[in-house]
Amino acid sequence: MVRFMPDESWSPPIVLIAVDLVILTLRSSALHVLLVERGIAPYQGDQALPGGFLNNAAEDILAAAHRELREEADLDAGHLHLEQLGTYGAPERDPRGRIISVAYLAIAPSLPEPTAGTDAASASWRPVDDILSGHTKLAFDHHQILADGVERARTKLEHSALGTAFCDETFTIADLQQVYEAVWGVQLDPRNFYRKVQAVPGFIVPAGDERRTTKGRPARLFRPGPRTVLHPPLVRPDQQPMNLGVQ
Amino acid sequence: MVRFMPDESWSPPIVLIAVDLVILTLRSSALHVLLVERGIAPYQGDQALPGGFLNNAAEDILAAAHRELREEADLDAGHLHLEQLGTYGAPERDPRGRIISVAYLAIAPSLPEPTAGTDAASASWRPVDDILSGHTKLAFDHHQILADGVERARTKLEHSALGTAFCDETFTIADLQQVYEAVWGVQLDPRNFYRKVQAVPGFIVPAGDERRTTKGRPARLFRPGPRTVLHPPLVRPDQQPMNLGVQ
DNA sequence: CGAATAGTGTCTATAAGACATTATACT
DNA sequence: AGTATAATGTCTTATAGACACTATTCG
Repeated sequence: MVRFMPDESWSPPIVLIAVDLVILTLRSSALHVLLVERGIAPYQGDQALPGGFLNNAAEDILAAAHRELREEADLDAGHLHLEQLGTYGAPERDPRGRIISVAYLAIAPSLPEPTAGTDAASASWRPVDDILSGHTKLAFDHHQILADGVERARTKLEHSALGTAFCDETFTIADLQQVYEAVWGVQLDPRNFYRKVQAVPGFIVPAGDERRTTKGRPARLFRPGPRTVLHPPLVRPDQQPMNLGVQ
Repeated sequence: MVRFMPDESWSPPIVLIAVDLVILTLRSSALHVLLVERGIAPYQGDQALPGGFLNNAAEDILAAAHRELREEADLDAGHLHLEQLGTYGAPERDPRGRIISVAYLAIAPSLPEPTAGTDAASASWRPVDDILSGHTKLAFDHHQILADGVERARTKLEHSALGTAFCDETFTIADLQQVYEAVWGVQLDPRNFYRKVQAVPGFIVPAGDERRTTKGRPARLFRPGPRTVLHPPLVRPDQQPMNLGVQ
């Protein structure tokens, strides 16, 4: 039921809305992204981000993202961090016509291989480094979307409590450090990390005096605190001066 | 020419794509946004962000944003900073039907009142504070879009050279300081600001040894430097701890 | 000269990074 | 005891903010 028309002779362009998901997680200390193999043309057989079309004109976009999260990734959408990443709408990005995609960034704690027998049967976790370095080509403009998603995650680690979204419900400070090291791709000093993380009020709170069994001294467990914005931020060390223009 | 269909019985929802612009500038040391008065329903007579529909299925979204910038704001789109802010697509955001809007953030140097006799005749610069404090209601979800745009500008001032986009081609350090004070809504120490700005390599470069005439000592003029990412960042002072949860 | 604005210097509290030390578990 | 990991402490250097001072124009 669309009616409007500033100019009656003008007819609205037909555009389809899609949703694409950059689902990041940590597996064996490396950043991974969930990819699916495309079953139909175009780009049949290629790897692509999970996603799909808006179901109907009444479906909310964020709701569509959650739905795809369930359908394609078989992930419980309930307590997953999900945020809008950007909209990708270059006219030629999809050979089937004008398809504008709203991309979302999702962060998940460590998870097993996607279960077969669901829509996600063709899905698999892939190391982000392999994709971004060009070893695997992605369909459409998904390489760009993934790069933007990873960059967003990197900067959000500095200023928000996003890091805890990679962890389980309770976690040690060493667990959290692994998240930062994997996403940032750097090594951090455990002592200084410990101190800085604790210095941010409300970032993480002790989860009772419980502890975990390993080889050495047990570690205290924490859970995410009430603050989502970090003060002070955890600054990423030595962001290499990348794009200096002409000198 | 849209053909695809994983399921032939399914028909794509009809969705219209719009573009909305948050155009910020500095006028008499206060942050202003460009608003237009709506001439037709819905929200006829209300203030709204400039914007419009995608012209045709072949038009790039960013190109549409530039076109609206010209048509509705009568601004030379050439050398204006323009970046995607987000996509707003709640099903009920527009009573005419399902209209998904891609919002862009534009930063302009100080400009005179919009010229009459153009599409922008109904346009005017309004102080951002007046709008955000609720004194003026905006059409649709434009209040939210504006709030997001201002927040984006605030954080981008810290980490990017966006501040220079508010200034003319050459500017003094005091000019730049006014930008930061207006956008952040704080007072800054001129001496420390001077030192910190100069400490960021490639942020601003001297524009010859030219100077400007005022009452006191002439000020050196600068122009934007080659760097767009600031190292180190200009940290915003005392970001009030806003959302601390329960203690 | 005095007023006004631009630019520089200095001091101090705080934070960041390197690294030593102590604590608590397991075998 | 020996080893492994967790947690805390110390030192040095860099940075942020407060503020005094010098410099250059105009009337």
